[in-house]
Amino acid sequence: MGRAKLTYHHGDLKGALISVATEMIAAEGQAGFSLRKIAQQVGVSQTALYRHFANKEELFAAIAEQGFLRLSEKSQQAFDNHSDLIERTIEVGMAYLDFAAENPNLYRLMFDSSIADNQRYTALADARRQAFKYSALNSAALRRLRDPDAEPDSLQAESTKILSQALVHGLASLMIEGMIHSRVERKELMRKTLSESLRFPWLTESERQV
Amino acid sequence: MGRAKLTYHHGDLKGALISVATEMIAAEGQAGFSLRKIAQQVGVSQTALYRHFANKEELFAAIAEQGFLRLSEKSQQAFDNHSDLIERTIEVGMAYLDFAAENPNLYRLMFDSSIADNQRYTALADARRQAFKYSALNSAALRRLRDPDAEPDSLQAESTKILSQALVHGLASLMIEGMIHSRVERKELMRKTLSESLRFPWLTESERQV
DNA sequence: ATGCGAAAGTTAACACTGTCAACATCGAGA
DNA sequence: TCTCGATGTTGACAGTGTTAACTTTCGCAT
Repeated sequence: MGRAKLTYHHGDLKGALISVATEMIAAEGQAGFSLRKIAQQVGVSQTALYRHFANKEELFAAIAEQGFLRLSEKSQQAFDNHSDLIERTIEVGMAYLDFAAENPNLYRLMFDSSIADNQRYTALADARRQAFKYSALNSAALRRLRDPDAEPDSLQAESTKILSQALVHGLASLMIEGMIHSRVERKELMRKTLSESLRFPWLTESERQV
Repeated sequence: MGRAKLTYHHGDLKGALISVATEMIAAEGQAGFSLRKIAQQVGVSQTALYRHFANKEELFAAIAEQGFLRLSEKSQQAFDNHSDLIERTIEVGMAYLDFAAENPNLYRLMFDSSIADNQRYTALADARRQAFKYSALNSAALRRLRDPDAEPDSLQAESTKILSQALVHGLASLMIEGMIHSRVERKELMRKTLSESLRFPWLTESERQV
C-alpha cells in the first residue's frame, strides 16, 4: 500500500500517476491494469486522476509518450557511438530491439491501436517521430550511396525509410509475441537478420565511414 | 435483436458465436467488444458460451485461428498465380498487406499478446504457420539462389525467413496504425517497398522462373 | 419404448471496471 | 482577509467477465 498522505494536495499527482502507471504496465501489461489500482497505490481517491487526464486513454498516451522519449535516448546513444555506417545502422536497430525486449508491455502500449492512430495526441506523435529519427538518418545515408541522383522526396527515398522502420518494428513484434523460435541466441539472430537486410557489397570501406 | 429461438438447443452455437464475434470484432474492434453483446445478438443467454469456450480468451483464439486460415487461402492463391520468383514473392506479400488493410481489427487480434504468445492454442499456432508457409517457401528459394551451398537449417537460412516475415508484419502494422503518411497511393508505396527489399540484380531472367 | 446421464442452456449473483455529478478543501492573488 | 479556481473526495451508475446452482434436451443402453 502507498504511504500516508501528508497534505490534501499531492504536489505532483500527474507525474506520480504516470510513474506508477508505467510500473504497473511493465509488471502486468494492459490486461491487469486498472485505474483504481494505481489510485490506491499512489494513495489517492479513485477519481482524482480525472483532474489530470480526461480518461484512461489519455493516461496511456502519456505513458507511451515517455516510452518513446526513453527509446529516443537509447537510439541517439547508439547513433553517436559508431562511425561505420553499416555498423551504426545495425546498432541503432539493436538498441530498438533491446528496448522492446526489456519493456515488452510498454512497447505494446506504444503501438496500441487506441492511441497510435489518434491524431489528437500530438505530443505522442512528436515523441514517436523523434524515436525514429536516427533510423531515418541512416536510411537516408544508405539511399544516397545507392542512388546518388535520387531526389530526397522521391518514392524511392520514402520506401527505403519505411522499409527500415517496418523491419525493426516487425522484428520487435515477432520477438515479443514469442513467434521467433530459434535454437540460436536471439540476440545473435537479430543482429544477423538486420545485417542481412543491409547487404551492400558495393560499399567500399571508406564509403562506410561517416 | 436476434431472431426468436425455435429450439432449446441451438444446433451449432459454437459456430454461430465465432461468426457473430468475428463480425463484431471487424466492426468495433476489441474496444467495443463484449461477450454479453454477442450472446444477445445470437439470441442466447449471457453465459451460454461458457459451454463452448472456457473464457473470452479462448473465443479470441478461435476467431484468430479462422483469420489465419482465411489469410492462408489468399496467400496460396497469390503463390499459385505467379511463376516469376520475384513477382511471386511480391504478390504473396501484397496479399498479406491487402488482408491486413481489409481486416484491420481482425489482424490486430491475430497478433494480440494475450493469445499470440500462448502455447496452449496449438490449432492457432498451426494456422499461423500455415499462413506464413508460402512466404517461407519464397524465402527459401531466394536463399538457395543467393547461397547455393548454405545448409537449409543454417543461421543464414533462418534469418532470411524471419526477415521476410518481420517485414510484411511490420509494414502491415505501420499501415494499420496509420503511421505511414504518404503522398502517394499506399498500394504503390507498399509494392515499391517490398520490391526494394528484394533487390537481386544478379538474378537472370531464367533464374527467376520457378 | 424407456429411463438415465451427460451435454447444452438459463438464472441469479459476485467482484470489478471506467466514469460522472455533487461536494469539500486547499492555495494564490486581489 | 476574501474569494475563486484548481485539486481531491464521496457516492453512485451502468457495464463487464465469470461462477454456482438449476433446468431442459439429446443420445444411448437396456
